[in-house]
Amino acid sequence: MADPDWTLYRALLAVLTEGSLSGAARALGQSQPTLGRQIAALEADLGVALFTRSPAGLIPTEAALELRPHAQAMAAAAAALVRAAIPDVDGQGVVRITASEVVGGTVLPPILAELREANPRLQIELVLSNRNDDLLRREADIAVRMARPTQGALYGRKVGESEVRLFASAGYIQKHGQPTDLMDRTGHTVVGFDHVPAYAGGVVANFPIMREIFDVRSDSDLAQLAMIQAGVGIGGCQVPLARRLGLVPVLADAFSFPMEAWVVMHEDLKTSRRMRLVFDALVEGLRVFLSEAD
Amino acid sequence: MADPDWTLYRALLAVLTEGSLSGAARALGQSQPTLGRQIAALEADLGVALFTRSPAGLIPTEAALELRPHAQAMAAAAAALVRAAIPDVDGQGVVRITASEVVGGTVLPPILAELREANPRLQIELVLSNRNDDLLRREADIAVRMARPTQGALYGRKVGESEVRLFASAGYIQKHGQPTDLMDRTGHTVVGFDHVPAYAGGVVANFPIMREIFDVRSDSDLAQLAMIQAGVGIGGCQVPLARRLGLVPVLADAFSFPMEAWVVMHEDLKTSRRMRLVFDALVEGLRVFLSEAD
DNA sequence: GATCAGCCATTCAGTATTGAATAGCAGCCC
DNA sequence: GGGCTGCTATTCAATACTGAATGGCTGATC
Repeated sequence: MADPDWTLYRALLAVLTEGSLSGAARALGQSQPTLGRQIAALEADLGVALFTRSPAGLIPTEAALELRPHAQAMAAAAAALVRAAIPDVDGQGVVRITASEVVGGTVLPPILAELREANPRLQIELVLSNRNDDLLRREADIAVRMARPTQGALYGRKVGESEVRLFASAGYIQKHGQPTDLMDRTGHTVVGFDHVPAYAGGVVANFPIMREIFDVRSDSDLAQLAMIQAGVGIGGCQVPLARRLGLVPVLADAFSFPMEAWVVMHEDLKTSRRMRLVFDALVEGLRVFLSEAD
Repeated sequence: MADPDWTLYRALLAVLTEGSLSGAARALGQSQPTLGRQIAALEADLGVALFTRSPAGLIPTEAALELRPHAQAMAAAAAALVRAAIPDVDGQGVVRITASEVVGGTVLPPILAELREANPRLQIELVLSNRNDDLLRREADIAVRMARPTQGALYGRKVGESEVRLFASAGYIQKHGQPTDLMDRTGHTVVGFDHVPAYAGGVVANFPIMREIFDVRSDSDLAQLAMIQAGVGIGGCQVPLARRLGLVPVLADAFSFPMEAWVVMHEDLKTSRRMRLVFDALVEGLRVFLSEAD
């Protein structure tokens, strides 16, 4: 009924994540009775029961679980606000970057190393996630992603193109040999997605990319790559990365999936010096990395 | 330094939008001294000056303006949370829809009329905006848009395809006649974008869509349509809509720009009954509308 | 089965926050 | 220039909120 004080949302999120009033109180640096009262107040304001009390803690109702993502969105925005409030003097402050697990784990570290070397007072937070919506959820300031940004509020720069082709480890090829045909996979193992993401869907070289064609499936690109490296099977990998890792091309010309590499940030952040600094460093570093493929 | 209480963010946003402590206090149902203290506390916590006090009100510093979008994101999430907290019994509650100005102003009203007729206790909020990121900013629950959703957290359903072709009013054609060639526009006026959005960019039928080719420019699709209707010039319009409005096709087969129509919502909201209700009604209504073109 | 750890609800004193009232200031209109 | 309006800063009493302490409860552990 009455719109609740924002503090109450924070309390709700803390209780949901900690699982108890006491835990939430510890996390927020407050007392357990306070949290209890705040949750009660929120329930009264919204007119909905949020938790069923139990001696082991609070069990969230279905209603509370539905509210959770919204409270998390608030928390993400609050964190972004605090980051944005850091005075923007040269090469100082916090910048939060998101990238896929593979890119963040392989390509970015050397780029960030150089950046930190040049700007020791710059703090970097790296969020590895395969969700493409981190920026708009304000869970990061800058994103490295493999798709053109479609949202108007985002400012992006294309840093190059990168083909995904098929690769396997040298050991795997030694054991199983090169497959002769893309369609005939007998005797071979193909590593791929559990849930095929939208950007990867479709038909490539008469090869319908769908769940069923994969013999070993994971939605983590990191896990996929690790399995390819370990000789589990054949899988897709970006060419420059495969080259760096010493993987062996499979059916070299039969399969190619082009991707665009982008560095993206909020329009809001364009004016910030440190954001620009990191943005430009990422653009430059990725350009170099992608051009190594030639 | 210390991370501020969320109430302070709310105070910040209120002062930014109202322009004064007193105004913000009225808006929030609090007193002016309270708001003054909260802003002071926020400045102390963040270590940044947010406003310069003046007898006419508070003038935000550059820092405060940079924080504003984040605070707005929090407010949007809070509003979405409150909406989500409304008990989800059949055909009751609030649903917030976003669409472009033209679609929201022409296509949706009859659909929503029927929906309301069938569910009198359902409340509809319609946000007309040409920003494509409303959903992720949680400024709306359901979006009608002309592009495939690319973000993972969104659930979308394609309701059909709609071609954009060139049209003009009957009066305009009477005065200026039909142009004979797409490239030769002498004696004709072309209505289009000021800032060409990403989805409309590119080359269509050897026709590079860019700012310079337009003689009358607006970023509001509503204004564009109004100008076409008023006989200002030739412009792009979706075929079924143009048909409904009685516009005259121009260079009928020379120019065609295909668009997909989608209804999109958050994955989170899929389980909500009233969201489903509105979602399905929009899908059905738009399907009918788009099929009228055949 | 007794002990212990962890949790929530309640009480009560202390504190921190709030708001009404007031003073002071700048700009606008007659 | 006088009167008016709207704004901020400050004071002070009243209120609301907080947290330490306590009791009661359940479930795990030995």
